[in-house]
Amino acid sequence: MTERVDIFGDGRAVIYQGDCLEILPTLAPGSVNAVVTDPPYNSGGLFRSDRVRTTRDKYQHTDTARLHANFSGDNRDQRSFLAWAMVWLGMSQQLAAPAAMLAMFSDWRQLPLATDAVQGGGWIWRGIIPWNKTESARPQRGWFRSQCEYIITATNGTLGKEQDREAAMCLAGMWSEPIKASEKVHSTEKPLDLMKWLCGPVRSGGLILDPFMGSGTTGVAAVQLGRKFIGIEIDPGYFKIAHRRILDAAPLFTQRTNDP
Amino acid sequence: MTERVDIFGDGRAVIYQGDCLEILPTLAPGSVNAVVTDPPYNSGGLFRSDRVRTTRDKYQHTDTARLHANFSGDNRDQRSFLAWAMVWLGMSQQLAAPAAMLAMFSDWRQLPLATDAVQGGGWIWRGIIPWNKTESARPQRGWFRSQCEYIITATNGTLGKEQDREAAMCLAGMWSEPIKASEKVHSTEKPLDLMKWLCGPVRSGGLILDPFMGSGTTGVAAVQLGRKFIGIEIDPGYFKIAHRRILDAAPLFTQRTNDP
DNA sequence: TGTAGGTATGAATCCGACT
DNA sequence: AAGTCGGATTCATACCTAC
Repeated sequence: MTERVDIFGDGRAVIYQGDCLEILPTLAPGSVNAVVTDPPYNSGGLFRSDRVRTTRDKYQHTDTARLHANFSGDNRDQRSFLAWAMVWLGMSQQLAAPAAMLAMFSDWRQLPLATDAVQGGGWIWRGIIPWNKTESARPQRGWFRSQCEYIITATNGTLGKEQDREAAMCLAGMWSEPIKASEKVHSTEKPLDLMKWLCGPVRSGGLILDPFMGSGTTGVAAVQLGRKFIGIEIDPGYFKIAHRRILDAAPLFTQRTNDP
Repeated sequence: MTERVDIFGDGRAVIYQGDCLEILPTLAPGSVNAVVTDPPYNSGGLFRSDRVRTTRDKYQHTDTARLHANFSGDNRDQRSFLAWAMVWLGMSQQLAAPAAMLAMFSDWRQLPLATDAVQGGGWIWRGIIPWNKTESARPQRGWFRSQCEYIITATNGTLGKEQDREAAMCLAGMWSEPIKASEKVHSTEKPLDLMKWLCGPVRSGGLILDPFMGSGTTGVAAVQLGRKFIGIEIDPGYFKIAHRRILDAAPLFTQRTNDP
């Protein structure tokens, strides 16, 4: 029941439509240099009743014109989020090469569970990077605005030698960029610049995996940087969008090689 | 075995020298409008052998001229940190008025434990504020710099009505300010501007509690903002320093009232 | 082309109404 | 009564429209 597409015909970017829990075990162990992904947070609200609403009802104004499609898998409670995340993180770690990197998004509320899941999945947790959305985040009266999302970083084993990663440069530990609503296709889409920066430590030609591809921004970043990419997306609609966006991301001369 | 000093003689700023676990139960329940504190993080490295070293060894280069005194309480393992933090957070919550605020510092490694302790202590966790130390943090070759500390925010019950807090304004959700090592007295001292900003939601005349006063920056902020302050510090040396700094923080005309 | 002014938006949260 | 539901609200910013 899963579809597989080799976007450029040369294995540079391969995407799967289906559940990552089914697809991850079929991939080659030890082949992945980085997992860069933005899973459903299963968050929102102080109470369970705030979580059972659909993503759109939770996060968008009732009168918003630009309504995004809902996405599945965003209604787990805390225990099952932990169990589920630990499973796909463990599967991903089996695919990871030594010293491979993990970068996983979370909001403030799920951060403790997410770091538990990362470590439970066999990764070595190495830090948190805040993404500062600046004043484009919603304000809250009489309290501090929740204006950051967080990227949990980890490695498969030790950080490794320099040849395992791109140029031993020093990267900043935080990213500031507002949300640009008009450029978004997916309601939780991340800025392309941010994803490219996150892929920084992956060596040229390395393979980047995203088990929750969404509209494919990670794939666009990987292709533009000359890294290989494997993406998985459960929703057929977003799968098609990701396919198109990654195809359009390649420089013209490489696309031409497959032109008739 | 505890010392108590009423700094201005009018109850505006009262400090205790001793263990907060002994002193907190002696204070008046329901009297505190905010707990603003920076407890010992007990973080350390990835392994226990890193944790048994003292704070000075971990965080300072051996040839650093400015050697801070080691502060106590930084050698607990994770489970005992959680138990210990839950106890003083619970005691503090007993002292808190309805809708009182909690702001507690943590580093990235202790964040999950700290949020568990906050909730275990009876507070309602409401967010995380990153403090971006900018490029003053040490860079790391081939990886993302760890340049943020975090402030966990919480309330005692609901956010409450506007009269419980200062001006129903919207506050930012992040703070950027480099560390100025030359101005520091304590090795983990926080910028005064940051502490004053954190005290923003406390209404004028409200009481701010800091069970881990250190060199007393929270007290300086409270006094300068016209809030009342109770501080606790276990180390006699820092207790003296805090006493002096808070005394000097008051505007001249108020100090004169106690001059001979 | 440039500027000014109006409007839509945000990986929320609050709170009243209802079951 | 605890649980559930869904509309109202926050404001800096980006975007759109008018002149």
